[in-house]
Amino acid sequence: MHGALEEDRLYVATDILILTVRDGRLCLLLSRRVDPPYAGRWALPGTFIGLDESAETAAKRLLAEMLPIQRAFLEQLFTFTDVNRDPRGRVISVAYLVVVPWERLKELMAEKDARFRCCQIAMDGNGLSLTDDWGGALIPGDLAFDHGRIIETGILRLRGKIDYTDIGFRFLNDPRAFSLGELQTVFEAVLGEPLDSSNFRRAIMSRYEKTGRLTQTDQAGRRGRGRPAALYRFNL
Amino acid sequence: MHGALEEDRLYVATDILILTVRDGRLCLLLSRRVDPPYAGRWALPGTFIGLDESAETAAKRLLAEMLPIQRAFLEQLFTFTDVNRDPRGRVISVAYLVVVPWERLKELMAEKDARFRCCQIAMDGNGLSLTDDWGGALIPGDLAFDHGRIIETGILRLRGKIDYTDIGFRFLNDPRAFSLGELQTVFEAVLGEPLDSSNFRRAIMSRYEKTGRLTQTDQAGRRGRGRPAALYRFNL
DNA sequence: CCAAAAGTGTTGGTCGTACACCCATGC
DNA sequence: GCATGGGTGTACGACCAACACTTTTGG
Repeated sequence: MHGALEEDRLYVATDILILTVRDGRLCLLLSRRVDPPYAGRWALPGTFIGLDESAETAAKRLLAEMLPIQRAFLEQLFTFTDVNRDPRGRVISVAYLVVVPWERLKELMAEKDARFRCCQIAMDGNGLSLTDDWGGALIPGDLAFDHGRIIETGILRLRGKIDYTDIGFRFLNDPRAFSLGELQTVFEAVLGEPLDSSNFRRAIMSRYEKTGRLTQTDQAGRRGRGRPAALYRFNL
Repeated sequence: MHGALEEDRLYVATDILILTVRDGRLCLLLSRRVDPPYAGRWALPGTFIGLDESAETAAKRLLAEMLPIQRAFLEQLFTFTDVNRDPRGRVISVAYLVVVPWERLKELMAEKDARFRCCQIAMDGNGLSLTDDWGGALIPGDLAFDHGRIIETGILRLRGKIDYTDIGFRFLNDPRAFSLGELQTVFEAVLGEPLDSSNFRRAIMSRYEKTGRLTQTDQAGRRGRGRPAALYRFNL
């Protein structure tokens, strides 16, 4: 489509930051680039925006091409416009933040194993760190373009919003039957720190129970060793 | 520069939302359009982004062309990309939020009176409302392009950030000598509701005094009738 | 001119809510 | 071992009350 970019033009692309929580770890979907620039390097999935689609439409189109998912959470993250962010020419990127349950993403990972990878991400005072499934560390500076910055921006946004929006529930494999322990695991993975389960339970309940969005089901889960957890249902 | 836009190209512009607090009211700088489309209608100041500048650079350039201000607060707000938002062709807009003290903005308003106007804005459950200096109501739907939506987005962002960033202090005419009453007026204008002065004082103090960013001066202000207020200094 | 009233700034207390931290109990 | 619930101390906002300092008002 854009084999060579013209010099006197400005192009607009979308990159999507697909996040999930797997085994209590915050993870991110990376795609290996096949063409230059940055051939062979890891990058966020991206696409150019067509003349007949909005940035959000383009992001949803790209997501749909990769995942058989409807109704995934998707919101605009930030627009990156540095003049030299793409060696091909002048390309700005409207980045989107996407949240997907791991059970859905797993299906994709099984198929297109070579091109995609789901990396653990962590961020503390020392900055970003990426770890693949076999414990190998990935240098954030090796990512294509300015995608390291995009990822940092996304994690900070996610952490800022998880306490006063329902974005945490979007990570749940089944919002119609989950335990508060699972939900707490999501919050801990996103925030990068352990939480007090007693306070967590009270906070979630006081925020959502009175509105009727969160209701307790009559079932109990038998997932682990200990006492079966009560299962809840959340209306997204 | 862009007398006619080509059909097969995508253009990128910047619109800036310049906010201030005047006489306890949140106000917004609007510019009257002279050329089509929307000739004669009110709009946010905007410009196209050049090939050699980032969106932020373009926004700062536009701001500098209008106001003799350095160091104004400026941050990216949102990127609006609807396909039909501009009748001339495909133009997306990276909107920026700017905060300017009224004393600075007043100087501009005195000069270029005809083209610019400083409107009071309010937003509640019924949506946005705009009022000019003589009490005339301005219909938000009469604004050019999708600028009504941009304004709403900006106010919501501002309200969300005022409690955990220093953005409120950017409205102060003189951050080196202000009373807590003045600061409270800013917060009330932004939030659109009155605050308890006792709690406000405690909250501001506990947040900033220990860090040393907010210090009490030895002066006292003599601005009004009542007891002179203690003056404070904030390090931006 | 002086005293009282009104207006604004400043400090303090109470009460309920929510969170941090710890502990007890059920399965 | 994990889920669930309770209890205590602390921090903060809503609401209220009192006091400090100045201008305005009314004799």
